[in-house]
Amino acid sequence: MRQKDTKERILNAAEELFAQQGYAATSLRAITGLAKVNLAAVNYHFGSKEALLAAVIERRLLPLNRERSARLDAVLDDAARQGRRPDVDATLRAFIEPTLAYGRSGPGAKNFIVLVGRALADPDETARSVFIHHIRPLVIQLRDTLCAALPELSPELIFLRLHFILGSMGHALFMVSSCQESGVEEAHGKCPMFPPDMVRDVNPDQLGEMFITFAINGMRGS
Amino acid sequence: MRQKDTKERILNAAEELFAQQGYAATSLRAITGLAKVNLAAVNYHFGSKEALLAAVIERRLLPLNRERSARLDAVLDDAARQGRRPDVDATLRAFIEPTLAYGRSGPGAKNFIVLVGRALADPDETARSVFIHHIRPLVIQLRDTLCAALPELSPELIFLRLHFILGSMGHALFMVSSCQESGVEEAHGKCPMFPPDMVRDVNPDQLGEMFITFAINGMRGS
DNA sequence: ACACGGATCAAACGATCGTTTAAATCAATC
DNA sequence: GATTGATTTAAACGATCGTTTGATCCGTGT
Repeated sequence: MRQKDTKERILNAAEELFAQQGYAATSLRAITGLAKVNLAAVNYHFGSKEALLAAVIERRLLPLNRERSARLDAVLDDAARQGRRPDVDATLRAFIEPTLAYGRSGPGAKNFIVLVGRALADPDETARSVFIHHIRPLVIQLRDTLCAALPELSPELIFLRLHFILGSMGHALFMVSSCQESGVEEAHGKCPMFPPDMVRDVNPDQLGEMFITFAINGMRGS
Repeated sequence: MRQKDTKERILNAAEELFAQQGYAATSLRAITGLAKVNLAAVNYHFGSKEALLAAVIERRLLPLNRERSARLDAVLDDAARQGRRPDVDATLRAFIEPTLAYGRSGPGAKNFIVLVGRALADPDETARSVFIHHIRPLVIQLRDTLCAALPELSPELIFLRLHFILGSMGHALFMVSSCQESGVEEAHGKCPMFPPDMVRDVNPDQLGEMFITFAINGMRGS
């Protein structure tokens, strides 16, 4: 093989452009141009544009989901070993914290997290279904753990509130990555509902903590 | 004029398809085919595809925003007349309730609400900026009212929590319209994270109330 | 009856899309 | 060093995109 990293170069470029422009609006020519590979390399290595999207998602989502699933298992085990119910705080943190941390594990991972944040609302049927197919078992596991943590709430209410959290999490992930990594004026262009003087002052750690607090309060209810 | 409702037929068809497939993935030929008008009618009456999107958004968003703004004004006025601070519940309801109610004012309005729900996360720069341009003043007004209602919280925290709420609201609006109006199996196809037996049991009014409760709890914080 | 002008129409424009083809190129094998 | 198989390359495919054109239709005012 002439360049053994062709597949990875394509994956990285596709990840970045899919996150920035969405699946439908990103052309293979833009991807191969950024990756500095031949146009036909995408279909040679991945088969199709849709399969490339699946590869982009799977490369990072499978390890991330393994970590989140393991942390959810640990929450259940700790609770069982101590003869109590799992608590909401630990359960939601097991799901949210690895996601936020993953975005800081590298510049490519940051792009991926934006992609994840938008996936649930992506207008493109293909992009959404590929993502949901991989995230569904984890959401079921998260729902079951939350039901064990909050037996006084109906499973239907818990599931709805979980969806509200997922929606705000997608938006939060989008905000973090699109408003942090660029300069103030550029961030204000991407996210113009922020007052310009605020974009600079938020750091990802604070935002993550604030979101977890928000999610816990929304899930516990009143 | 041969058919004086050509513009409205185009607007309705565009509204439906933009909501279902997103802006980038919807072709003018699909729109004019659904509207049963000539392809060139779009550019003749609106000028461009982007101007058509703006017209679709403005047709319904301007009246909706006027109503939401008036209700926010009323919340502030009532509080001032009674010499107290506005309360969080009334403030958030002034923003959320007209939005949910608007989706039930007609079949076209329902499509529009899906469009609004996705607009904040739409990967297409054009669609997002057109929407944000119209919603921005209202979000500022909503933030200011919330700051008056919660002086013990910092404006930055309030604004972040407001964004979390907007994110979950977009997702909630998407769920309501895409999971309700169709049959169980079709809804499960569009929103496959729902257990099939749950899709049928949620009605829009309950979901609206549950979302408002979620938003209030998330905003008040602990 | 006639001309004017807004509205609709079929047809084509150039551009770009995802995909395919076939030749060229390289690394590894015998 | 020739051969084989995997990889890269330039070029083209048919399809679809948003937009434009110029002819045609038809209600309206004189």
